[in-house]
Amino acid sequence: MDSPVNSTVDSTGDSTGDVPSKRRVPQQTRSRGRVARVLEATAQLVVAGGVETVNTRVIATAAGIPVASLYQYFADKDEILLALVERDLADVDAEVAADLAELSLLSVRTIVETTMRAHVNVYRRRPAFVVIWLRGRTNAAINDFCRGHNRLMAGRLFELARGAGLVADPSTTLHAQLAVEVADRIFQLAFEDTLEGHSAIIDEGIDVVTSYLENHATPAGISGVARR
Amino acid sequence: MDSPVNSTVDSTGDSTGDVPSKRRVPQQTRSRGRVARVLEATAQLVVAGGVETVNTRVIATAAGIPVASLYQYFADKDEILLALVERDLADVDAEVAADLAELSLLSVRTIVETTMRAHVNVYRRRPAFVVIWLRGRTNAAINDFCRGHNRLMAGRLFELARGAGLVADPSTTLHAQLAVEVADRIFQLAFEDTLEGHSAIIDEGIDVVTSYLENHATPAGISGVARR
Amino acid sequence: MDSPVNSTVDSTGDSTGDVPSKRRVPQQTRSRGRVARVLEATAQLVVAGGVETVNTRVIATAAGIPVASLYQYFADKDEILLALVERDLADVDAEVAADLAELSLLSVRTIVETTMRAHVNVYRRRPAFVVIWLRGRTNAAINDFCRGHNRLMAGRLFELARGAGLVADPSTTLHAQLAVEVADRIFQLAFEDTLEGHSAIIDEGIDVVTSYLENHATPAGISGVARR
Amino acid sequence: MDSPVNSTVDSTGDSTGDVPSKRRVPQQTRSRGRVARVLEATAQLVVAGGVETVNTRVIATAAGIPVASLYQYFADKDEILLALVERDLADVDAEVAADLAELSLLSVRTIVETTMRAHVNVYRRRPAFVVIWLRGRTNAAINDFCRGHNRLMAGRLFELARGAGLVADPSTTLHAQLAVEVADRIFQLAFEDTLEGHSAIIDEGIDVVTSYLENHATPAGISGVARR
DNA sequence: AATGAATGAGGATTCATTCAT
DNA sequence: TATGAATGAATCCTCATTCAT
Repeated sequence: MDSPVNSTVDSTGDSTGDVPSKRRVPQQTRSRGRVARVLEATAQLVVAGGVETVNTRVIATAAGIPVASLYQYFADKDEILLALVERDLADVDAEVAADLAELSLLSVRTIVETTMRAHVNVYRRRPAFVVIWLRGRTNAAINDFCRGHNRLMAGRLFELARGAGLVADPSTTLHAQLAVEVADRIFQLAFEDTLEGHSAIIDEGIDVVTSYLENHATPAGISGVARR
Repeated sequence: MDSPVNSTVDSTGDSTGDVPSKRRVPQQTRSRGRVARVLEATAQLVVAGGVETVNTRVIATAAGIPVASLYQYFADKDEILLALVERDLADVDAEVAADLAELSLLSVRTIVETTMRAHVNVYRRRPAFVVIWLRGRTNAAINDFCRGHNRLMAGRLFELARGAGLVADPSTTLHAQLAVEVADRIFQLAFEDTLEGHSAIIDEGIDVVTSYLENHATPAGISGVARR
Repeated sequence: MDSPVNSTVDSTGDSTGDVPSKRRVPQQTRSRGRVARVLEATAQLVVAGGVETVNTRVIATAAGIPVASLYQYFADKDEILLALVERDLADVDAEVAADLAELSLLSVRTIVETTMRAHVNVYRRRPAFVVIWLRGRTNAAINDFCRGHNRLMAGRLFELARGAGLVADPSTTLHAQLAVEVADRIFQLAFEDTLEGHSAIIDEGIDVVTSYLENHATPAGISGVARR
Repeated sequence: MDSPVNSTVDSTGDSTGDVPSKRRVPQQTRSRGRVARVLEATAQLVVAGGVETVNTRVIATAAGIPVASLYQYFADKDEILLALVERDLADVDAEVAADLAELSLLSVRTIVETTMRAHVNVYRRRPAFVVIWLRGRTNAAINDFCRGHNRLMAGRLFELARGAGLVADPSTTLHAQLAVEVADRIFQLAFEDTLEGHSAIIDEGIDVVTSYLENHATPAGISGVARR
């Protein structure tokens, strides 16, 4: 994973899927399995009934642990969903990084397409994230986290493109920012009524983002440059 | 208001802001003022504290009526926010229609810019809508309604553009659909932390949408045609 | 109707089915139809959904009149059900009186059987009464009224039997009282899960009551005496 | 308690009065005292004001616990009254079983009298049950439970009598069923306006039931057989 | 570390009834 | 007489979170 796009949002987060977050997180050496079980149970519940149906009792029951024990691994209820989102976004990061690393021709279009398709791949693998972020309207923490992730993603991609000489001079990260947010909305539409994502919308969405960013690209950004 | 873009989403909605909606809402003939007062009070509360802070008690208190009376005008709590959204979207419709009606040069860009700026104008006038729709995470009914409104808006604008010969042949409403949703997300970003809306984001957003739609435009769509 | 058993419980009640009750009952000359309509609507609702599903709104809607108008004809909600019960018990009285009047052989058994079958006949015609009295557990007023009716019924039948020389000397109305209440419970059982009433239970119930009362009968009470 | 009549309706019910019932009632191991306190408080309230006066707030206050805690021990409000009824009926079962066990002469009359007097004894000890079941008009669950109890009681007594050779051949449990229901109504009358129960009515009621059942008895059923 | 037990805080809705017109 | 409009009063239940053990 030596791709230029690989730092995760939360440096404390690793991709084992067992790490919740923030304060008051005790020894988790022993309870790895339980945290993962909680996350998995939550994911299933979310997919089955939407974010509004999950509550501590339901989660604990599904995970097979007492409600009170949830608070051993998570500071509060919101953190559970947040941990799930963090886990899945780490997956997104990994997939994006890996797929971009394989690109031989760097151009605005190839980067956009690769990145967006990488997202779609993960979303199909992680339906809970789709339900939480793309459909559900949940808590502020998740909103902040995902927005922050969008910003990081935009920054990374911008650097990648600029480093490759694809970006016309007066461009700023605001453009990348907007592009990422727009893509996010495209995904929202594409996954609105199916966990598979409508291909037509995704394809068209790639055009939306590409055509916008090409306005800010160098000629090389449009025709592409060979990697390395 | 003789613009081709002027039908409201819900034909029962007028812009007096006095008409709630749907089932089992008996009287509204006599109590005009009270319904408006409830809506106004709710709007203020929403702006002051966000959607999650409004509840029946708070609304009733702010409106100066008993909680039970709310149920004379609205079937349930969700309908109150929905009525607010309907009222404000009717306002959006009116503004968009009026502004488009004044356009002398029709082009993809002028239509996009006029429409988006009309939205911004209303949003500045109706901060509650911004909080509910662009920020808040509310109920399914509102989501459905706003989504439906987006769809209607897309359809109307598409017809306007096509009627003026701006749209290249193979284009469909899907393109308009995406454009509207993208614009919606732009607004979300622009109003994320200010009720005024960041001008830079809005300006850039107009470019995003325009540059995408111009891909599907006729030459006239880009250069523009004189009205009528 | 010159039968010995014919006085109704409430002397103000006639059998047109249009007369509600008690205080604050204004001119009903004009609104005959509406009172009857309310009663009929209530009866249907009760049969359809049980006593607990009827409320003023539902009744008024079903009757096609405003809720407030109910209070023109009935002092309160309970009075509506009570009026229904009164109407149906008047029907019971009439049927019992008529059927007893046709009896040519008076004996404990013929009186019991005739009376109980008369009840069953009316119950089948008046399912609302079955639901209200035999199944539903409603308000105190209805309870009092029906109990009072039972008492009157017991008194009347006792007099009839004693007048015909069927009753052994030390018997009192307590015995008749018990007999009537027991019969009432039999009906409750018989109509518990069908508005037709289980014939087997009714037949057996006639035996229960008869065999008890024959303990207190004269020989003539058992063998019977010719009428008049 | 080796009488043939001793199984309780609900096998989970014991007579400590500490075991509520059914779904989602998590803990009761530790909080014995509180459940009993709730039941006791409810009983007092019921006796003092009738079933319709009890609500969660009143119960909780009387029991000295928060309303929310009620939902630790009972799934909903109805379950509280149901638990009370279950407790008291378990008491009835015990008393009936014990008293029947002491009978040296088994006959229709001794069984009926013993059983009915056992009921009366418990009812005097458990006035809340009288108010709930004999007077009150409560919820469907209680109705079902008590009806079911009547059926069980009838079945048990029928077996006892038949085992002792008291029952004439073509008799079925329907007869026992009716007898029990009739007795139930007698109790209703006897306790209608006093928590002591009118002796005259009870005595007469025993005659009602006995005289009916003796119609279906063997000669031994009438004269009696020595126990064992 | 784990959890049974407890609870504060909150929130939505129903409904019979009244009264001015 | 009729009724649209208004409301006082009441009630059940959920849920995240804490804490003693």
